[in-house]
Amino acid sequence: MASTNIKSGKARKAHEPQRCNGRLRVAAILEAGAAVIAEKGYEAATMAEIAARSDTKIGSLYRFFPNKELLAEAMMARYRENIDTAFDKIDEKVASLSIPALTDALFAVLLELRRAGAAVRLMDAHKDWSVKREEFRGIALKRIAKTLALCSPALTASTARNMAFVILQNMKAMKALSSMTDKKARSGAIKELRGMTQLYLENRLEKA
Amino acid sequence: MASTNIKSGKARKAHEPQRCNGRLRVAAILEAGAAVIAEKGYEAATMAEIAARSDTKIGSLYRFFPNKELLAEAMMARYRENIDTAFDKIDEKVASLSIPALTDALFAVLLELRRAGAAVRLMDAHKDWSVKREEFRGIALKRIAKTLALCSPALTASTARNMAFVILQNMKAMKALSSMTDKKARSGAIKELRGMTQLYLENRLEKA
Amino acid sequence: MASTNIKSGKARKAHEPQRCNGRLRVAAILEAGAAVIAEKGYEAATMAEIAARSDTKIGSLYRFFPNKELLAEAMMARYRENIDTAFDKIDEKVASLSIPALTDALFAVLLELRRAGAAVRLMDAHKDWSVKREEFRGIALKRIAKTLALCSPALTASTARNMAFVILQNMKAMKALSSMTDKKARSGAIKELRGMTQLYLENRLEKA
Amino acid sequence: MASTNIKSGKARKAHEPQRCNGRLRVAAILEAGAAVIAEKGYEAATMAEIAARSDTKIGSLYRFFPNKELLAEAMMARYRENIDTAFDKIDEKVASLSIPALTDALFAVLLELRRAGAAVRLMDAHKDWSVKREEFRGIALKRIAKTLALCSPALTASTARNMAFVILQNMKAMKALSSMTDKKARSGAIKELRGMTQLYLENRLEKA
DNA sequence: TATGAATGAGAATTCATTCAT
DNA sequence: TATGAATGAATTCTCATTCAT
Repeated sequence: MASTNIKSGKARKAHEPQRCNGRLRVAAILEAGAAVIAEKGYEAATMAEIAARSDTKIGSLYRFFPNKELLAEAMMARYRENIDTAFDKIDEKVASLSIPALTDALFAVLLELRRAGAAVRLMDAHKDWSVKREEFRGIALKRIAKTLALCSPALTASTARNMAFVILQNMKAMKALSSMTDKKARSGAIKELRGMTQLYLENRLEKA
Repeated sequence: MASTNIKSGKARKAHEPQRCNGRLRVAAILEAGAAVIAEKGYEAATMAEIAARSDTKIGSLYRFFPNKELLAEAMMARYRENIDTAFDKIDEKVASLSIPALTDALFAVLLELRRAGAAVRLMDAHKDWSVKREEFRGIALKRIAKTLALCSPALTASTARNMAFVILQNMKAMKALSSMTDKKARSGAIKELRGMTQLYLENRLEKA
Repeated sequence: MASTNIKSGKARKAHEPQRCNGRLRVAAILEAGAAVIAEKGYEAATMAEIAARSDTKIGSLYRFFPNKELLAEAMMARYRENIDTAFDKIDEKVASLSIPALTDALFAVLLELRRAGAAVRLMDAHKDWSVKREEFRGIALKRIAKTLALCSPALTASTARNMAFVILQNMKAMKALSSMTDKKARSGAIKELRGMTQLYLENRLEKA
Repeated sequence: MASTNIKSGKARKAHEPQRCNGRLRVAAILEAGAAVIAEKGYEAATMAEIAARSDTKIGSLYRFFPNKELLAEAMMARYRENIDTAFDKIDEKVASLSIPALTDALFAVLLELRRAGAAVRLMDAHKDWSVKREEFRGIALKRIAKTLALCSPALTASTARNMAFVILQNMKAMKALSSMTDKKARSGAIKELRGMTQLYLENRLEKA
């Protein structure tokens, strides 16, 4: 499987639909793509299944997303926007947020993001991937770091960034945990994860 | 799947080599397989590349591991053993271990395990996979829970198990972090992760 | 042997072509497949050769017939239909048929059936095969038995069925004989076979 | 699958064992080979399975039979001998045999021949095969024709040969029928087949 | 523009056969 | 001589992507 089949010079871009119908279609494809990738991972997800689940014909799918990678990129781009708005909201009221509330807010970012499962899978993959995907991780880290800095202005930029790594891990873990099937184990584990994160934030932010 | 080439239900098993040379070969294949899977993930890893990297001819590879899944299983089985011995060692001296030492010991399990990157990737995949792989996660969780229980006997079985989820996540995160390329970011992030874990363990174990 | 390629239980079906061209393609594939299987048998026939002979690219072949077994099934299904219509025709006029005419009519069923050679080879293979193939033999037997019963209503159901076995053997033998290369030997042998069959039918049907 | 992998000039022959042990081994291999081929056909039968079933190591198997085709040839040669002795016995007493007795005697040739199932499968295969296999059919036909001629000396050589085709078909049919699983259907069908053959022989031989 | 048939490189897997030990 | 590991061409099957209609 040629992981990166991006043909030579053709710097293709995901087609942007002019008509309203097109937007819906794109949304459906993105949704379906996210679902399939979340379930099976990028490699095992097939364009055919994504087309089928979004009730789109394969030809149309390729009209909007000239290749699989570009579809993944578009997904990431959309997540990025969502992440941005989510953090914007947090940042607005961050001053007034208690640590537990901050923790919940952070977890909510991924939790409430439809299909963030795909984002998590995509984030943890290769290095030799398209810049766009790698970018996503970077954006997420920056936004987390920024929020932390807002909480506690004394934080060094590098410390905030380092903490962001940890927080991002926890957010991803929370997402993963939240899709566990065993209900009891899930809620117990979630409580622990939340507890740990609060503990950590309290400890690191109060100093500031 | 062939989807389908589904010949008769030959429940094949990974072939155990008779001759010394065979053992070396198997080890080389496992090593290469782990490397390739750690890099690209299970789906994107090809048997051909694993063969090439282990300097094995494709036919020989299949002699030892009749299919890709069985190769993954064998890898997991080996990890499982390593995990077991690692935890056995920790458990021996767990009483005398300070929390920071315990934290380091836990992280060391995956960190010192060659190619644990593959294990982590394999662990986070589908549910409809071979039991063996799923088993691995279960084993890891049990061993962590057991160690935690040894540290603080008052811990409920279920609490220990819930904590184990969190600790396993941190162990995986540590493994992931340790393969980051940016040195500064890496060491800083690692410090934070370790810090958080210690904090968490101190808080949850001292009560006991 | 894809022991294994046993992907998720995708119960694939032979794809039915929407466009006219597709129908032609399918027909060509079936034709080529029948020819190759008739020549070499199921196992020795390769999908690549079938593709080449039907001037189809391998990918297209698999589009219509997701695997070799399904191709065989489709062939059998088509034979089955042909068999059915052929027997329907015989049954219509069976009352007015002399034994020699009946004999010829029966032989004609396989003889006039294009590529029945493949059917014969497919029929005589394993038991652990797809139901569809096994079915075919059953259908043929039933139809023969039915025709015999029509000829001589006094025949027990079980006797008719037993006779059907014998007649089917003779039909297959006739098909085999008809593809012999040595002309003289062929026509002589065919005469004997026809003679034997007539003799048999006269003997068994006149009693009734 | 290279159907005829017989490498270039090397006109290899099946190795004839010097020691007694070797003879037993060869017999075991032939037996196992016949069983496997009878079950699955020539193509699907694997040398590995034949080795395993005859409790022979693959290396040893190849010592005795340098390739698969030669193994098949050896099997056919052995059948040929058996056929010869069987017919010699029949021919001795043929003058005194009633038609029913002759019929039974003919059927007995294949029926009593261990693993004749393999012979039948081998006989019905390609034309482009090794001469040896094709030969077998010829031998069988000749012997049957000879026996028929003995029964009724007035028979033309060519008539006898033509009849032989039919008789051979019936013998093969009998062999096939005798391995049916459904007991009732089997015995009924066998009775019909025997009946037909007797009828045929009576009709064709009494004239003479 | 929408559709789905066509393409073919590439992946998994098998097995006859060889040969070093 | 006996063994079983090694070999690699051949085979089945998949799927991203293109393009004629």
